[in-house]
Amino acid sequence: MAKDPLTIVPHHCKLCEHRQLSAFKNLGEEDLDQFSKMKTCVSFKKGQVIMHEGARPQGVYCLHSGKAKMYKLGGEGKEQIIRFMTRGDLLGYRSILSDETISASISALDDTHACYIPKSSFFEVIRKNPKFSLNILEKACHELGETGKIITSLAQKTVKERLAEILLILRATFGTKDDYLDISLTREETANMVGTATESAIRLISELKEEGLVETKGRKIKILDAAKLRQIAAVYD
Amino acid sequence: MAKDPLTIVPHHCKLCEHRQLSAFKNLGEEDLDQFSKMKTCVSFKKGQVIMHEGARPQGVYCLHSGKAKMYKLGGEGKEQIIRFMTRGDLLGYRSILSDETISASISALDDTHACYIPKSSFFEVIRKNPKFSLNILEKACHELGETGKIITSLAQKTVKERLAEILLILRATFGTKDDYLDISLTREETANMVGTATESAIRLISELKEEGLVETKGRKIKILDAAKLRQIAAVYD
DNA sequence: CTTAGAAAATGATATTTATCATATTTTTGA
DNA sequence: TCAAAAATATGATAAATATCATTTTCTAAG
Repeated sequence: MAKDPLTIVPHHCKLCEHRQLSAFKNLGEEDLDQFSKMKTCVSFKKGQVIMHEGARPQGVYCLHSGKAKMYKLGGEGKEQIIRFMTRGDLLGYRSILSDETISASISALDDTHACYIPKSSFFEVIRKNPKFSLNILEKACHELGETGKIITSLAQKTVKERLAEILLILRATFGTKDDYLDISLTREETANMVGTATESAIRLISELKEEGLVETKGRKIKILDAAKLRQIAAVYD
Repeated sequence: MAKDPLTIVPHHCKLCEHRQLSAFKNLGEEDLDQFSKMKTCVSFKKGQVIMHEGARPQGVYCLHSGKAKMYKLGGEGKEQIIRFMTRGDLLGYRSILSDETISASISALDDTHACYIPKSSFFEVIRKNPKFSLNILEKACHELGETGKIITSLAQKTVKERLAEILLILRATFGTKDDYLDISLTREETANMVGTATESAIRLISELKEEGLVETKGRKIKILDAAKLRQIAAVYD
């Protein structure tokens, strides 16, 4: 049974255990008060869409627990996963700050809890506190660097190289001590990250298994040889 | 012969004719004074590298005239062009704001003039004036939306669809009244945007010519049927 | 202008990847 | 717990794209 969100999401941002990971990291009491006063807690069931491509959000979500995927729908309705979001991540800030419609949907991969902060409070603090702007700028600019890498991979690497790369990215974010990936993805979702057909992703995961680089038990994936994966992915950084 | 940069790049940002296009658009006299005091004018010859992937820039450039390409080098040293920059564009802000090394090189496609603004002045105004932060946030967030589109195209569209899409993007930025693209790219560079082999790009441009959608004279490309290109690119927005 | 070097064009072929078909296994919800 | 549905796995084949080779055309330096 799911816990009452009020028991796991603190009423006040200053009590939030994920604050240091988030864009709220070095804010003063005053700003945190303002957010806390206006925020509401929201829950999403696994699979539920949190933000819809094309919509205009009236606020942002700060993810507290659970995982989410950000994806765009291509011509044939195929999902392209752009990235994953986890605790501390801010959802929807991009479209609010560029005054555009939402460019990529976000849906929950788990049962998820988040805080909703209305646009007005968000902008008020942005205008008032340069630190907050800088935090968001930092995150946006980092993301921009990551998307550049993804573009280059998609354009130049083979499917197998990209698969290896994606597994390493997942490991960096969701890897446990014993090198399991703590995220449950269907093969189709994996394919939708790599940018390939589901069957191709399946086939190549099988290959990696035969080569002893990964192990799978249903949807759980264990990384057995990250060094070799890195070599395949041709990641040198 | 190139004009003296000092005669074309004004000494003071408030006199710059491209200011409204740039992140400096709605700044007050005081901030513009500060930038103007610290900026220096720089010129780059066609082909010259303005920013090097992997470096740490000590400031940003504001492009005044000329065109530039931003690109990453893939495993085999192949360029992947991420985007083009033109007057008013700010170069290098990403790595400065995320405190990372430069993620993509930028080189001049033309003889180019720009203003160099040291990191310290840049940060000073960012900290002082939320409007400036917001302008940059707006640009970064817009870019982030664009990169999402590129990722989805690369992952899901055919080479021909992507080529058509790229031609339309070039048209939006560099199209003249009579639908020429005012940018001189080799077929290799075109291929490096589309994410394909040079020969494939050449072949598909030939196809588009046969189909009467474009016309080429050397490196000059004229768009004859944008509607049909849009149909091929399957762009519905 | 001229001309060497680079780029563009194009054919032939190889390789990679997608698609279609089908069997097997795993999930999920009643 | 169990059955239906969904997901995974894998083979066979088709389609897309890259690579290699060669000729033609363009471009830019002298």
